[in-house]
Amino acid sequence: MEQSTEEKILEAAREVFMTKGFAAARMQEIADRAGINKGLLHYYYRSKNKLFRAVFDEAFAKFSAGINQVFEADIPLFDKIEQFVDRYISLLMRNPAMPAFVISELNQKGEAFAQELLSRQTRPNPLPLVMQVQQEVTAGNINPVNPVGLVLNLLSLCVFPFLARPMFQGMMQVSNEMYDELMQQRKQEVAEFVISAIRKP
Amino acid sequence: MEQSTEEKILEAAREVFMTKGFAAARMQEIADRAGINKGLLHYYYRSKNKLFRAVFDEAFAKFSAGINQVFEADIPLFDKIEQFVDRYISLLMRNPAMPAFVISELNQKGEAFAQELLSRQTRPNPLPLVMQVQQEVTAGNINPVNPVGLVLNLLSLCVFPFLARPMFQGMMQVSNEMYDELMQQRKQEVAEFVISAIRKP
DNA sequence: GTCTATAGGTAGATAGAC
DNA sequence: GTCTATCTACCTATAGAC
Repeated sequence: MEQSTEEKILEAAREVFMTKGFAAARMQEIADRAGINKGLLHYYYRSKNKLFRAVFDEAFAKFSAGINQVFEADIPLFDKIEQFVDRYISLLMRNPAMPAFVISELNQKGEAFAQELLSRQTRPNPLPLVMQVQQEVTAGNINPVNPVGLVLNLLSLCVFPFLARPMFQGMMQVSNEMYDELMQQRKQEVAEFVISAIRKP
Repeated sequence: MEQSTEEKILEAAREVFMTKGFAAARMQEIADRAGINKGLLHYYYRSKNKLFRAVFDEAFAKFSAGINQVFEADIPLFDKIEQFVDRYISLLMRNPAMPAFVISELNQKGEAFAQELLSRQTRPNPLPLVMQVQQEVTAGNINPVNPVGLVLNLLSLCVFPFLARPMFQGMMQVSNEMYDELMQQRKQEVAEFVISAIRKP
């Protein structure tokens, strides 16, 4: 299969930027991985910054779309929680380096960068889920919880294990294969955990 | 109060390394913040790497000590969960940039770095808590849960909000003061959340 | 201990041949 | 479009005066 030069560059840039971060990434390494030279990088993407933005914006859009897809579905709350956990952890298992990448850069690039990203059309929007939780609480169907807090809990439980992977793997002496298996298990465990926390006795 | 040059350097280095990360940090900026010149930095800490390690190791030790202090306490499980959440979120509120710093560098520096850190005397050791959970499960005092998973959940719920702060604040349109207030509330909410998830009906 | 000046190396970006 | 060669800027680290 034929892969265009532009696509080869993007793929190489994804690997390097995601593992090293913007500041530590080297244009030379990206060129090497793509099997071309530095000059050509600048021919397609005029600067390191432009190339970075191409990679980052793509990752951020993927990240956002994955969230919203489930957040906006019109299904009962417990089903939505199950679906969200299952699909989001699956997405993260296919892109394990993405969360650390997005979080690191957002923390380092400062507020203006975050502000600009979140003023886009494709951005994470948890509001539908927050409102659904609010309704269930006032209807008395689930335990009284802070709806925003619950959404934050849900995200925490799904994403954090991928952020803390090196730390946690070292702490618990877990191999790579075992970690993947653990994440697979978590799909069910996390959903059960959250639901049993808010289900009325 | 008199602050030694060495301490001025460390304080400046903490700020710069924690907000920018190792690769983007500049020795010039650290010198400026400390009110000295670059040459003096190298007089006290021979290289950028050495200075970085001084800052990172300190943060990592603080991070670890905060965890272990509660993990090892000899008190009932529910009390331990409450204490852990309260004290750990308090620690993080005093050092909000620490988690992103530690996580980012651990992800970027590669496995060898993580391995070296976790072979130290002062390192996070959740095993006592894991075993305590295991005992409560087999004794039938709480719902059957994966003990390692539960500890991971606990850490996730405490730490993630500090990692995702820029993202979450933007998503939810939350001001700085409101975010602090939200974290304050979470101390209680998270403990309640976890306990009601594992408490027998 | 603290400073200034500079060496030495590297990275992003450009110029120009093919 | 793709390459080689080079420019320019910056950054870490060192040398040496005070």
